[in-house]
Amino acid sequence: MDHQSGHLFFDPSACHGNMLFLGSGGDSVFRGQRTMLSMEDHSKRRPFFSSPGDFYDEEYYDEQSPEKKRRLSAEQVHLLEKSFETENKLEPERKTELAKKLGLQPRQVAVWFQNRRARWKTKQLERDYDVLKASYDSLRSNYDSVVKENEKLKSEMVSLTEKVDTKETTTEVVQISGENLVPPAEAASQSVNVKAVEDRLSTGSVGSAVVDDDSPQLVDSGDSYFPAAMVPGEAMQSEEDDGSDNGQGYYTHVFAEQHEEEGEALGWWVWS
DNA sequence: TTGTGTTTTATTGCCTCC
DNA sequence: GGAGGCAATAAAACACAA
Repeated sequence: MDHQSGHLFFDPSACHGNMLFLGSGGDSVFRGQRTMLSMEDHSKRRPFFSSPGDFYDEEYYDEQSPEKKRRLSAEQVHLLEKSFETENKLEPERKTELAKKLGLQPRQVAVWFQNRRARWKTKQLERDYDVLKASYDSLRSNYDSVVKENEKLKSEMVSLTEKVDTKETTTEVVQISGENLVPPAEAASQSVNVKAVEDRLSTGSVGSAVVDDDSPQLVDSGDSYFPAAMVPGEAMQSEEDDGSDNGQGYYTHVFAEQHEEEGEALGWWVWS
């Protein structure tokens, strides 16, 4: 038994089709192909599987017992893979042609394609999962940054408020003592500004905030607090100009791009 | 060598399409 | 109703650690 090569039958000239035994019962087993083998063919063809009573070439099989599954040779798999890359569905003509070329039964070629499609689908699911996970991780990381930034701003606000309160007390003391170092109007203005920012931060309201020109510039193209570099929806926003996407656009976009690339690479994939 | 996990080949049954 | 696709599954072949 040749386990390494394990591919005793790949010799198109010597084995035109090699499966007489395709199992029994079932509505999809033969699908008309069994009838393709005439009695005449049986006498010429090397069986791939051979049921106990069937003819098979002892020389060909050596000591290999019949009814054993055998793997396709590297060359056969290579050709099948190439064909699969071109087109993952198999039209009858191509199936027949491939089968001839490889010295296999058309049914074997069809089965190989079917299994290959299943494998591809599994891989694709894994890839999709990876893409989704990467997106999630990225969004999560952005979110964490924003939460941190928010905390930082809040604590800055607290210290600023404390400073202002101290200043107001000092001003009052100075006014009382007759030395007006800060004009009352300006002092009032500072107080209002700080309070406004405080309100804004604590309530999350963005519409009416009045922030000093010197304050950290936040991206506020409408209603977002995200600094430009960390706006998670930057990619999403661009494609939902009409705002009708309900946040699904990003993933659709990511997948569309990914599948487009893969579709191009493989030349046949149709994302449904 | 052997036990075990993974991959590949093949079957079965159901579904859809023409 | 037949042909072909797919999901689930069986089983042989293979890989590999102990």
